[in-house]
Amino acid sequence: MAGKVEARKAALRQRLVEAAEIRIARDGAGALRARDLAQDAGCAVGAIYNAFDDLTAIIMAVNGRTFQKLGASVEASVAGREAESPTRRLILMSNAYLHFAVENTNLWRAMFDLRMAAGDAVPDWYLKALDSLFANIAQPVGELFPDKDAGEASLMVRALFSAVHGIVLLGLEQRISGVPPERIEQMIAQVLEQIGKK
Amino acid sequence: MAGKVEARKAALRQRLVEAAEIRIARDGAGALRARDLAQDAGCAVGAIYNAFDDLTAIIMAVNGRTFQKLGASVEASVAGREAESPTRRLILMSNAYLHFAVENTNLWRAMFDLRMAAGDAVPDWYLKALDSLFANIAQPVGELFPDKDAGEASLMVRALFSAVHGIVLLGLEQRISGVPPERIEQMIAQVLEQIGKK
DNA sequence: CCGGTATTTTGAACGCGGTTCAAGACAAAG
DNA sequence: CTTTGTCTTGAACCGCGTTCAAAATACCGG
Repeated sequence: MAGKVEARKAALRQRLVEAAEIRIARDGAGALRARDLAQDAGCAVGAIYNAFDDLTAIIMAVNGRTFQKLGASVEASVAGREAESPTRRLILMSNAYLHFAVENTNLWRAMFDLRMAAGDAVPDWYLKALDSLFANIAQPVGELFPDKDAGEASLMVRALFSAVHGIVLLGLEQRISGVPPERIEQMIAQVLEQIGKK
Repeated sequence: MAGKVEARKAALRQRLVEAAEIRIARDGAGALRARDLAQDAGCAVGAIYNAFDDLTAIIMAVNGRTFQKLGASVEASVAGREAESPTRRLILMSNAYLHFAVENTNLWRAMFDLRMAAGDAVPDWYLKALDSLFANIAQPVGELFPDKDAGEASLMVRALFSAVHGIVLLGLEQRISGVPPERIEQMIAQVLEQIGKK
């Protein structure tokens, strides 16, 4: 029975990631405990370290799934809406981003909370997922600013993403903005519509 | 010798905050250790808890000072420049914000990293400092959008602050934006100039 | 099917770090 | 000087990520 070990290991990895996802979604990444995780996945604490390097690696795995879902959400928000104005599409994507963050706050936060330990290599899936997210934004931006060269356009794409991210981030943190969540959409629209004007 | 106790306690508080500030600036808030702090301040670990509720309270105290300095930096960047265009003043303030974040990255991060524990009361100085920061932004925004009512203007102020914060935040995190720091100014200018257009 | 070797699983133990607390030191008042 | 209340001390407590030696299990040649 060759490969039985790999199968068990893969199954354990999956159970760990699923359990971690549930716990992070419920209590936040900061509340994730190795012993809880082991119990959820039906293994000993030590076994975790056979499947993953450390807890951070599990959080990274969860973040990968979260990023996938986020990307799909954003992409779906403009699918088949090429007829809408570029500004409108940017707003649609931003609202999708906002709603994803609202409905999956803890998972969404985990993606950004994780300080990359000692600047080691950014995982491959991360860059891929980011690129495809940026590609979605690049389309309307290209239509809005046809005169910009590739470098400027790429900078604008990143700037807009970061700006919307900032509005969502501080918006969800009541203490800073003091803005009720239902107004966040309005903030995004105000900014993006203004940017869309010639 | 009445009041000697209070004096000692106050002195200890000050030494603790100063030591914490140095350590946070050098290594980040996450690397702050009670035992190191006690050694720096020349007291026993236990004494920390006589002066402050917990380490978080010390970080909050440091954050207060950081916020003051940040506010002063931003305010100074437009002092006596009322003649400049509103857009230009927004850019000046944003660049001051960016440079403060670049030069005091760890202290600046500490202000936002600290998840407010269990949604307890936001400290008073926090709201005050935030209001005065927003007041600075409100001025050029008012000039740019004289037609907006107070509510809309206030929302725009918060939106612009959040947007710039987002650009700086992700910009300083190489892994996400993949943008070299010297381009961050350019991103801010692109966005704000676009917003300033009629 | 069996014995031997390699790998995995186990959970007790380690080390670190925030926080507490009983005991000693010290200040203020009588 | 004694008493009383407060401050200070640092060893001890506890939670938590991670390790590791022992036990269990898988794999393989005979």
